[in-house]
Amino acid sequence: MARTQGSHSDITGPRIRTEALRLFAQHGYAAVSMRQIASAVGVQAGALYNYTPDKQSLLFSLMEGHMTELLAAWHEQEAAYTAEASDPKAKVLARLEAFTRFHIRFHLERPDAVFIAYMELRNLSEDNFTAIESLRREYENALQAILKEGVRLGVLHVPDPKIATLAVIAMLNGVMTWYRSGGRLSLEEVEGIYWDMVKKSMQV
Amino acid sequence: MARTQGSHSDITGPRIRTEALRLFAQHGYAAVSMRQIASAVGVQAGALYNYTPDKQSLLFSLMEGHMTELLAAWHEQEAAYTAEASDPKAKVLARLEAFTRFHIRFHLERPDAVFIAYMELRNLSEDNFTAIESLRREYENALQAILKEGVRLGVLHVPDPKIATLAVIAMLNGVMTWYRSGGRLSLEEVEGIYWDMVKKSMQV
DNA sequence: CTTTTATATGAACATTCGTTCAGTTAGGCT
DNA sequence: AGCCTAACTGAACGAATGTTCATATAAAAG
Repeated sequence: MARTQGSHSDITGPRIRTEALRLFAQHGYAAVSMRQIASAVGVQAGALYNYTPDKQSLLFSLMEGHMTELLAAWHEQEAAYTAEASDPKAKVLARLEAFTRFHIRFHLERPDAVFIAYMELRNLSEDNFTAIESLRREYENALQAILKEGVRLGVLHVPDPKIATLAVIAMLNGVMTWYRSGGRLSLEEVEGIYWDMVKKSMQV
Repeated sequence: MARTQGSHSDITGPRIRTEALRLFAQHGYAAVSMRQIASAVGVQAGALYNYTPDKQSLLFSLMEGHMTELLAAWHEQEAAYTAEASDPKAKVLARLEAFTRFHIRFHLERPDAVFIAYMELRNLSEDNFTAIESLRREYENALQAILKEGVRLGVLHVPDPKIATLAVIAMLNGVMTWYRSGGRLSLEEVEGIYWDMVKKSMQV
């Protein structure tokens, strides 16, 4: 009754997600066929439908999973900074730095998922699009809240918090277009360079 | 012999490009069929092949046209700033501001072309990809040259010019994800907000 | 008017697509 | 041993894909 041990492989489900993620990121959702995914997994196309009702649901599930992970990881990260009480002005700057470094680190660890999450929005059905958009907005609001508190405390100069939020995220996302691990710069250095720019762009 | 006046419409060629651009931007290259493009133009699919050898060439032509326009427009814009001789330190800042405002303005005027130009790179054949990449690098070098001169003159603080170039362009590109003409902010205000952030992010 | 030529049609082509499903396989349970 | 059930195959489905081409059309050229 309960799945104690899979009959054949026991890991086909996860592997489908892994291979689909890779192929969607590489060639785009519309350009990848179910047969390509099945072949990468080492299975026939029909077998995929034991794990997903259809192709669209597979895409949505990957995107939703990524966004959920992102939010969970940030909330965990942020908790550490809000726990320790200290000077509010220093704390909001520390939170902004934490967000900057977290965003870069998290996204560089999952280039394929990130690529898909903002590249394949237009291939989602209307309902699925709304759901993902909502998760994205939740993440943006996390940064925007930091900026607004920084303005309130007088430690940040931000003419328009909404625009600044989007500008910062766009800038940080840019790191994915060029960073390759093992390259000229270490992850730590990259984080530092971007944090320097973010910090200064909002200096009072 | 020479095409004096088109037999039927005389504007089918341009209209194919217009509609293909719109559809590619909206649904993605792979998700748009030649029949959809033809239908949008008001013609049968076979007629498209009087204007393009195949679908791939149509995509490449659109991207190449966009990048060429971009470079030509910037070089014309920059010429105005290099002509008038004045204080070099003030001039390099003026050039940076000009680039920032130009980039925002130019890109907001062609959202579809911009979208395609960096979204459909993976759908280009190898040769076509190389060609577009080269044009893109040429544009990036224009900004990088400004930053390097700014560093040389001591008016800009840029730890890594290559990264800063990509970071600025990524940030400016972000404007396209949210700006809608007729919205809360005018184009002039948007330019100002972004220029403020760019300038400060590189302050000495 | 006749000929030429650019332009468009619409049917046809070989493939490929997402998806379904009856049948096979093989391990777990009683 | 015999049954059960989840996993997978392999063939099949109708629909859609990019592209070709013989044919029709109508305006321009002579």
